[in-house]
Amino acid sequence: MDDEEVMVDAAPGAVENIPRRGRLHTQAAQQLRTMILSGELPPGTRLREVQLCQQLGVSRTPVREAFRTLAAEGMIDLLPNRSVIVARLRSPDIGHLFEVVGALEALAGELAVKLVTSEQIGEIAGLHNKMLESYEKRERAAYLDLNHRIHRRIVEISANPVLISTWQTLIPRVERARAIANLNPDRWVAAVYEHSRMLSALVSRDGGLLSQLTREHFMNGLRHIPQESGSGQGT
Amino acid sequence: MDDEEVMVDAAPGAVENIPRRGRLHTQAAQQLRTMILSGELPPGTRLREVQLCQQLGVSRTPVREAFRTLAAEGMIDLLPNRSVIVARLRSPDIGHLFEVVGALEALAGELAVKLVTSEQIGEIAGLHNKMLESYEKRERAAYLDLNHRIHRRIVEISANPVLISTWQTLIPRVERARAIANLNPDRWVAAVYEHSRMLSALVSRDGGLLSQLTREHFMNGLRHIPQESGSGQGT
DNA sequence: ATGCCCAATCTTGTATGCAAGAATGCTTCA
DNA sequence: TGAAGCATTCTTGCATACAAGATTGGGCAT
Repeated sequence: MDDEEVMVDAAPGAVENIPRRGRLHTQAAQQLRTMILSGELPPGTRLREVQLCQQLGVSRTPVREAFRTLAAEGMIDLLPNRSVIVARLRSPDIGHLFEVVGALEALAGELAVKLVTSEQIGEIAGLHNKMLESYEKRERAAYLDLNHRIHRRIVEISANPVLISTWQTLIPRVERARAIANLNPDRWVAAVYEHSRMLSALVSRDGGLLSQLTREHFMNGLRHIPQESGSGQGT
Repeated sequence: MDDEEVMVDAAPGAVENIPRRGRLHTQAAQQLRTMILSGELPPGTRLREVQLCQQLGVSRTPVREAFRTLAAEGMIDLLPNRSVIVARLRSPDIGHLFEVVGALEALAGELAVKLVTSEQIGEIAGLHNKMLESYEKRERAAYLDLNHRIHRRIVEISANPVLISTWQTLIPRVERARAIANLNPDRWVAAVYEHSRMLSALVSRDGGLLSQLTREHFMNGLRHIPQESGSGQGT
């Protein structure tokens, strides 16, 4: 045969440094996830298999398997015999998402207070204080990162693997929504206050209160998500 | 820009009888799910691709894609370069599962009472009465089926697509646990009573009460799951 | 006899070829 | 001129061939 493209193991130019070329479909899924979260592939984008193959330097098989993984995460929509499209993030969906994640984190709070150690409370309090500092300096990115880490830590402490994996599946979309949403000053200060109350509930190990505050925290946050998200001719 | 309507995938369960029911991988996934739920493939079973291909009459490609779907549902475990195995149903995991699904259905109840129509209440009441009949006749399979349909109907009425899809992802494992669990007479009558109370709460549109009853319903059911279900003697 | 190493075989991972269904554009008729 | 039917082309779905990693059994050395 002629000198077609030799082999793919030599890096077509993307991130190919990994000596251990672990499953290509896992790698493809991760790259796609990153591209979607970064906004490189906006919602509604049609993903054609062959195009992505060339872009990622792999064949159609791993790409197709990555599609299944991403579809299970709700990142993309699989249409019967048609193209795959990046899931749209319509504002009603954000509300639905917040309701579900709020319920999950409320459960996490209930479970966590039964298991949390003093060290872990100290750790979360530390994150909380750093978050307050970020708020004082109005460092939005750092604030959001610490915010995320606090929420994640509580979910992890719940020690419920089903809860953790379900939460992890949904949370990229929440982060995506947060990245879009403008944090207006009124909401920001309210969120900080709510977090302080949640920390108090955790310290006093009041699961019912923490659960209720968590749920309210999400519902309050929801009211401040801008109603945009354009292009939605939604239902 | 293209403003094409986003049509959600036309349902895995819409048309089942016609021989050409679309995608082979969907069909393969459904068959595998049934085989696992029925106990034909007990937990820990190694699934070799080629063997399943011959058994299902398809090639390896749709089988591999079905594997991804089932893995996302937690029905099977994908090991790196080794065989796929049917997920073991450890009893702690069942507890974790019930906690999460209980929280989700509690949320569904809260949302449903705000939206449910009189016709839908009548429909659920009808299912409930048929379930009572099945209980009177001790028709276990019919009872479980109606039970499942009632729960599913409430989740659907919540009209939260994120909640619905998350619930659908988790529920096969719940059904599997229910299929394994022996429904002992004491638990059975208690479950029927709990369902009656839940129906009353729905009729009176008391979301808080329905939510609480739903959660308790799951926690009570959990206590009667046999504490062993590993690689046991099966039926 | 036992433990280690190597090779044969099995199984999974990937690529590609082929067929069926869908979208699109063109032609034709009213 | 507009709409409908048809054909071309594109894209997905499926099957199979090939390659790489893993497991296991046997042989050899200590």
